[in-house]
Amino acid sequence: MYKTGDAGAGWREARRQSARAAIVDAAWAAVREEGLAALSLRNLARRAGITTPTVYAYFASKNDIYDAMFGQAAEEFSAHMAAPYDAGDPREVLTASARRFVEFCTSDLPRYQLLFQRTVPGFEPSAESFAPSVRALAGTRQRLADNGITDARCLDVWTALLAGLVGQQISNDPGGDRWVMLIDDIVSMFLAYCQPPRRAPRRPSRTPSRKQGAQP
Amino acid sequence: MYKTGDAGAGWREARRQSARAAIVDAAWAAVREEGLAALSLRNLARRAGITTPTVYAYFASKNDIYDAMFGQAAEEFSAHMAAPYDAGDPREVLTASARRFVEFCTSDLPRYQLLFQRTVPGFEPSAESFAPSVRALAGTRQRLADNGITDARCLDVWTALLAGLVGQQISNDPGGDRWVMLIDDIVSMFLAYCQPPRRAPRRPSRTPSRKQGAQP
DNA sequence: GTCTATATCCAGATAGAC
DNA sequence: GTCTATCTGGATATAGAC
Repeated sequence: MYKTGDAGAGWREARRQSARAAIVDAAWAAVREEGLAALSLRNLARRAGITTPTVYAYFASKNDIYDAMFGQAAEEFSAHMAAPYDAGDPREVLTASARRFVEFCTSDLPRYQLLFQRTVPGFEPSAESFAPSVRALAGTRQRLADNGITDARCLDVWTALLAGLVGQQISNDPGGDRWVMLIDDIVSMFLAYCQPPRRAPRRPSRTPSRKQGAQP
Repeated sequence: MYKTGDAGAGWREARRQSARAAIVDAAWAAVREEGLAALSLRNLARRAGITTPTVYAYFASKNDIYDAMFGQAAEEFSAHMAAPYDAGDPREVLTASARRFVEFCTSDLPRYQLLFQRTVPGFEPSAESFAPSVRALAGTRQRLADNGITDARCLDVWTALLAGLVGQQISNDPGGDRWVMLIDDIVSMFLAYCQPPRRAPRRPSRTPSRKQGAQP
């Protein structure tokens, strides 16, 4: 998006990025008070201590601001999910990742709406801003694989489970933990159904031609 | 909301309700083309063949129109879910209800958003408009009870499952069936985890007070 | 009840001086 | 880059004639 080849004037570019960041911060503050779709450039500019036209010196349009917000949120999401898990057991890691996901979504409603619901009228994130989300999904895939689950359908079931958990929590018990406290149960339910049967220790047992057995 | 005691002028009230219905129909047509939050009274009036001020002869405000839409959608939802199930097996009924729910949600996006997401800025449905949804939830509770499931936590798991299914289907594969086709698996997974162990057949075992027939 | 006309407000975006 | 001033357009809602 921004030129990096202009070696001599790097500091200028840095200042510009800093100003952009300040505007995006003001935008987040605005949507947290007024709602995601209610973002107005006037309000945003007032919060940032500048005037409306100045915003256009840094962003081409309102949707361009949404895109910057989306990119930042996606980066946060990726980092939040990819941070080291201290648990060693793959199942505990999976459970912890579910907790992290729910915590991430419920802790910042406009961020959740921007990232996961498509509630802003004419806005579509650019591929660039979307990239971190793709990385995060790859992490999910890996954590499932670590539990012996590689079937694409099981991945879809898993994402549906988490999406539903978050959606219900936010819609029907905002600020509470009515669905959050179901995480352990839901992981158990999911693994009981999707995880290939454990091999009995010390017994090779050679279950043949389980097509599902392609898992590492 | 509307008076029914005025016996002599019932036809007048009927005409009024008919005119209201026409406006609400035009509103649905509008939101299906422009999006739920983008509903404008100008557009709505033009579609209904009237002018903007005339709308205010039938509705007190824009949110009043949303409320009428919500009430109608909730009525449709309740009727859709409560219609007779030809399957006799409680499990098949439960599965069919899940299909109906997903079909209802995915077949009309603005209706889904209005009913289940709270995406319209200042709008909250009135208790009156909300009532049919409560009835529908009672039906869900009954169908789960018919499968031996009465635990409140299991009900929450069930609603989360369906909500997630619908959400993922709409967000990530609109118009497709990537998550829809997981319904059978999800019911199996859910029942395997939440349903109490089956009693052996041919043993009367006297399960008392089956109340399945309560649905109209 | 329905219209024309209008009030009031706010939106996103731009022109041009400095 | 930042401002003042303004353009253009659309929103909800109301006044008042008929």
